[in-house]
Amino acid sequence: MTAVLVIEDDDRIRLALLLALEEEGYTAYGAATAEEGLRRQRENRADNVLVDLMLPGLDGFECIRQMRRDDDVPIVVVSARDDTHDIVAALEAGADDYLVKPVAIKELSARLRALRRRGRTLVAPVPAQVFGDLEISPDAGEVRRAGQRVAVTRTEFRLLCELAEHAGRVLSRQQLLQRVWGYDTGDERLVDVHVGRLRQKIEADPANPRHLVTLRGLGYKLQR
Amino acid sequence: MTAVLVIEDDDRIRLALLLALEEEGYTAYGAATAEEGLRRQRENRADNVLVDLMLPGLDGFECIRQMRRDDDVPIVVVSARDDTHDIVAALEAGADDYLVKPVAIKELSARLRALRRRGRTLVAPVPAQVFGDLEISPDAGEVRRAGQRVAVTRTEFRLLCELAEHAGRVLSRQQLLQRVWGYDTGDERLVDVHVGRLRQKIEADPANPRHLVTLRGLGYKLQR
DNA sequence: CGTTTTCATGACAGTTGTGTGACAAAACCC
DNA sequence: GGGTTTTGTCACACAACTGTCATGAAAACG
Repeated sequence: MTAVLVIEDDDRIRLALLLALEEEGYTAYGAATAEEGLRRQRENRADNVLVDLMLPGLDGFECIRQMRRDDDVPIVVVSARDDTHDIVAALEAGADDYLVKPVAIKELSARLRALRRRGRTLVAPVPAQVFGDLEISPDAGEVRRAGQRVAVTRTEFRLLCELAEHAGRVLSRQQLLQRVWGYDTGDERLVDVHVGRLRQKIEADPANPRHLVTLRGLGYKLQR
Repeated sequence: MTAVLVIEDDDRIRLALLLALEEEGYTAYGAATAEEGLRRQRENRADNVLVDLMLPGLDGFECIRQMRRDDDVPIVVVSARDDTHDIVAALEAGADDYLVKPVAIKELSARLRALRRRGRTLVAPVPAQVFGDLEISPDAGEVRRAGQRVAVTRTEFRLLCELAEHAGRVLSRQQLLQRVWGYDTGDERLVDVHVGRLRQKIEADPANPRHLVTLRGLGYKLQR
C-alpha cells in the first residue's frame, strides 16, 4: 500500500486531494502546516509527499529543505502559481516534480508512479559508525567486532542502529519499543532479552558490557 | 560533462534548445526523427533525453517505449500540447517528466538536474567489476567465473548488475523488484528464486554462497 | 539485614524467512 | 508450428528468529 502525505493549508483542496488519492488506491493523509507535515513525516514515513508552496508559517520551500535533510521521499510540489522562478526554486530546494493547480488526478497519479518507479536514490552511502572495536554499517547490514564480522538478526540490528543513532544517550525501554518495534505499548522485558542477546554477540565480556550498558531504572545506552 | 540528446523535428526549436542547453553548460546534440534519436542513443548514451511527442514516422510515445526497453536514461517530454491524456500516456510509456512548450530554459535545466539527482547514474561505459573470481562486464553483457564464461539469462544479468552496482550494500527484495523488474509491487519470492538460480551459476558452492549473500530480514548483497 | 525492585538469562513454542524443486505460461528461436 | 529456453508462481521443508515465561542474581531501599 502506497502512502501519500498531503501538506496543504486550504482545507477544501486538501480534502479533495485526499479523497481523490484514496479513490486511486493510495492511503492518504494530510497536514495543514509545514510543521505538522514535517512531524508526521518523521513519525510515519509516507512513500510520497505532496506539498503546497504557500503555507502559513514555514513556507513550502523551507518545508522541502528541512524534509530533505533526513528523508529521500519523492516530493511533489502542487502550487497555484505557474512561475518559472517558483519551479526552479522548488526543484533547487529538493523537490522532484512540480504541478500547477488545478491538478488532474490522473496526471498526479501517473507522476507519482513515475517517481516511485525511479525509486529512492540509494546514492548517499551511510558511513559506518565506530564504537571502539565495534563497527556498525547500516548500508552493508553488517556489524563487526575487532574487524570480525558478527551475525546479528534483523531485530538486533535495528536495535543496535537505534542505539547507535543516539550514541551516548540513554534510551528508555519504552522509547526503544516504540522506535524499534513500533509498539505503543508492550512488555518492556522484551527489550532486555534482545539487549542480552546482542551483548552475547558484540561484547567481549557479555557479563561486563563496555559498549551496550544498562542504566538501572532508565534504560540502555551505547557508548564508545 | 552532462550530455543531452534532443529529439525534435522542428529545426528551429531543436537548434534553439541545443544552443540554450550548451549555454547552461551541457553537451547537447539533436535528432530530427525518433529513429535517428534511438540510433544515436544506442550508439552514444546521453545522460538525459528530451523528446517531442509529435514526430514524423514513429511518434514520441513509441520512441520512449522503445528506448525504455534497454535504457534507463531520464527522459523528458517537451510537447506543445498541455493535455492530461498526453501527459499520462507519456509517463505511462516511461517518460520521467513532461514540460509544455515554450519551455523556460532555467526550468528545464533545474528539472534535468532534479532528474539526474534522483535517477540512476548509468553513465559512460562501465568497466568490468571483479568480485574475487567473479567478473561482470555490464557493457559486454558477460559474466565470468574463474575466467570461464558463464551463461546467465537477461533477468539474472540485470539482477547481478544491480547488485554489483551497489556492491557491499544490502538491497531489499522490494528495491530489487523495483530496480530490476520495474514492479512497484509484487511477490518478493520472485527475487529469491532468481537469486537462487544465479547462485547455481556464479557460486562455487551454491549452498554456501560467498559473493551473493543473504542478509536475513534485510535482503541480498554482493560482496568480494 | 530483609524486602522490594530491577535486570539477566536460559528454555521453549510459535512464527517468520528462506531455499528449492516442480510446473505452467510466456517468450524465443529455428 | 514445434521445440527450447526463460520466467514467474506455488508449495513444502527446514532453519532461524521472536516473544513469553520462569528463575535467580544484583542493586536499591528502608
